[in-house]
Amino acid sequence: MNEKPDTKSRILDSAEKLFGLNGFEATSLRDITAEAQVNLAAVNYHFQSKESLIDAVIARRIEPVNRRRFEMLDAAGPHPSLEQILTAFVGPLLDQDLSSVVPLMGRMMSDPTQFVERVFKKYLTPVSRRFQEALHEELPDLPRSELMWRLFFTGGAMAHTMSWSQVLSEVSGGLCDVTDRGALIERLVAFAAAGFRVPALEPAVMKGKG
Amino acid sequence: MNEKPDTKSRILDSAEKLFGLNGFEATSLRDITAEAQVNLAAVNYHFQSKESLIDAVIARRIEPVNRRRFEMLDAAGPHPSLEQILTAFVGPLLDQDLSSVVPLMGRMMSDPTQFVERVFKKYLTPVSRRFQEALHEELPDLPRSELMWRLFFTGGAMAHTMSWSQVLSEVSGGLCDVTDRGALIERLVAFAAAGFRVPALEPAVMKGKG
DNA sequence: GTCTATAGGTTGATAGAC
DNA sequence: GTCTATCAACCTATAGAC
Repeated sequence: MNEKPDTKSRILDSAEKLFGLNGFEATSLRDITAEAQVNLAAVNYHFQSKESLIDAVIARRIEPVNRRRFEMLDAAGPHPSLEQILTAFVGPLLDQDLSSVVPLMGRMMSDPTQFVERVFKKYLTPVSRRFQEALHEELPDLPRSELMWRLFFTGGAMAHTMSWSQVLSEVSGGLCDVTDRGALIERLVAFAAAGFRVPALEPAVMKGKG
Repeated sequence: MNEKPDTKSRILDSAEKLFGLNGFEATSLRDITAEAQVNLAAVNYHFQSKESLIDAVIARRIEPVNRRRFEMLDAAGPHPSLEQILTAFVGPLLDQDLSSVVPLMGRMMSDPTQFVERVFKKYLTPVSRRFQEALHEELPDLPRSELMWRLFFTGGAMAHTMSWSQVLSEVSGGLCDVTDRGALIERLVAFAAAGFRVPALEPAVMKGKG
């Protein structure tokens, strides 16, 4: 029963777990090789550097997520509802049973200065473009900047939930249960969809007393 | 005209800037003392350790923010509107002209495992409690867990915006302008308020096809 | 309070035997 | 492919002169 995967996979698994738990900078290669019960030099043999290892850890998880996003959006037909679009956007990321993937992705999305060049321009740009198009078709009256802001807010709520998933139950006094991922996705989609349906703000109107 | 503040303030200012720019772990004390044009040993004289310095940098900015949050909530009277409550929650954090404060706070909120013990239980618990009460009075039919989740989503959208503020204009192709903070706050409050007003999800009802 | 000098430890990466 | 041993660079923190 396949007790010992190969060294390369063991390194990826341990790195994913520790990066998600403690962050990328705070996790040393020695921490990783100790957890993986693998020799230190194996990291630089299979991957060239810590930076490349980080990229490999992220790529392994983000590629299937993006694939599922497009699949779900396609499966919703030519005129998907707002809820279907948003579910295709947040669902594949949040609906993962591998507990270490979610915090890892949260760490990644919360550190833009480190990843915007190496990761986001490669993996997130096509996703953002495609989902902006779908949203624009469903909400044609919403200005593009407003649409972009709201997609960003939605991504923020999602990223924050992923970053905090390990401690959320504790800090919420048990009110927030992260383990029921189906309910979580429905909650977030309902919240975001309502925000998207707000008519665009008109600056002149807002000047009245708050 | 007060060209050179004292060493202690210079360290705090430089630390705030570099922590926000590159993160806490990635910023060394040497980076900070070089930026501040101050001797390395001065850090351990004025603060005892890097960890204490981080706490001091955060405390200096979060305390006035929390004070303003309570002031704004009090100023809204005994029955504040949902928009007034949310503005009091997100406004004081986002409405800061010091450009380094916003990314710093974003970094802090995005690293729960590091700060949940040292920072959040001290500074965020009373805020969370007070705003939960206010929200519950305004939305008495919303279950507490649902309310907590939505407050969390709102905080996530806010934290994400702060973390990304330095690169958001670039990655959005110029669509998102972070400099107009008044408009940003209105946008986020409108988005979140709509999400809060969604009736509580009833699990049984959701089982129909999406 | 501010400096120099340095202790003491950890890091990422590599050379070379097997 | 996997190991041991090690390097050079960097880190935080401190002792002690001024």
